[in-house]
Amino acid sequence: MPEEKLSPEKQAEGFSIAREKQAVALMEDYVELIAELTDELGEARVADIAERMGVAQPTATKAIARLKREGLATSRPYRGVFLTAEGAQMAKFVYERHRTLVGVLMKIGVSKEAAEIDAEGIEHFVSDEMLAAFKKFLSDT
Amino acid sequence: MPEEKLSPEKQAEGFSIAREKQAVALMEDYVELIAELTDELGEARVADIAERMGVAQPTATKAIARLKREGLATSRPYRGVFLTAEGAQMAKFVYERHRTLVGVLMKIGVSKEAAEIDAEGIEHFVSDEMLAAFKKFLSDT
DNA sequence: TATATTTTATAGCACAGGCTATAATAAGAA
DNA sequence: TTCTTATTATAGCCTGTGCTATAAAATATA
Repeated sequence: MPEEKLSPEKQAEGFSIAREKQAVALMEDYVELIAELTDELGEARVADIAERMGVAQPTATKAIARLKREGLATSRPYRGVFLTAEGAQMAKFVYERHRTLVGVLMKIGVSKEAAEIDAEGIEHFVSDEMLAAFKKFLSDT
Repeated sequence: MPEEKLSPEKQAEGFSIAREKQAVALMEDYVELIAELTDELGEARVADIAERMGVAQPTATKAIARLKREGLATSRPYRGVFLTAEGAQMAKFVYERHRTLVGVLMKIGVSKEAAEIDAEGIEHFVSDEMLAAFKKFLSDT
């Protein structure tokens, strides 16, 4: 049963979509992490963000600048980072999507540890339809 | 049932892994596409590669240069692009991983069309363990 | 309060992937 | 064979993400 081929345009569009999603993937990771740190420690500091992202501190500072530019976070010099309403909403969505993915992966037989890491990688590329199907799969089983 | 938190190091490692995988993701896409074109048309030409990737021709040329640099493909000026043994092996692996993913997604309730696009996005971030679990899920069901 | 330490910001560099414009070559037509 | 057309290569630019080294500000300590 060979899958029928997509048209060149469709195929190109798929790659384009994937590229665009990559652009927001990092922002989602930072937003999610800021929410996490705020929750755990009461505030999200640049140093902690950098440590948990596994990047150098200036890299985190630069990413935060971009978050601010895009209206997802705020911060004043030498103070912690805070999510805007929009950023918080994104964090909530990302968190729930992550939990859904981990749930399905574990149900399929992936260990919790691997599921967490895999979900981290793939979560940014999940379509609404796939997410809906995964939620249904979780609640139906 | 709150998931226990990963240590900062583990979490950072997860992000690092995701970043590294992103670096090979594009190469995988190109390799897969070259195999596809060779199969369909007998050869993979730069113009066709660019069209199907949805990028400008010089972008494809540059990507191909990188494939050559990494020993995945060969080409002579103004001729088609060919995979090396290593490149062909990668193409085969990527193809099978893609089919596995699409199979599982469809089994979970995602439409074929969405499954193809979603698989394209997430396939590069799938761990060996997740892939093995997906294969088992497919054959057990 | 003055000084030391920690934290954040800035400067400057590299690489990858995207683009447009243009040159060079190959392939097809006159 | 010569000329036109299609294809590929090259040049040069922008943006994003990463880095190290260093400056500046805030915090902690003497």
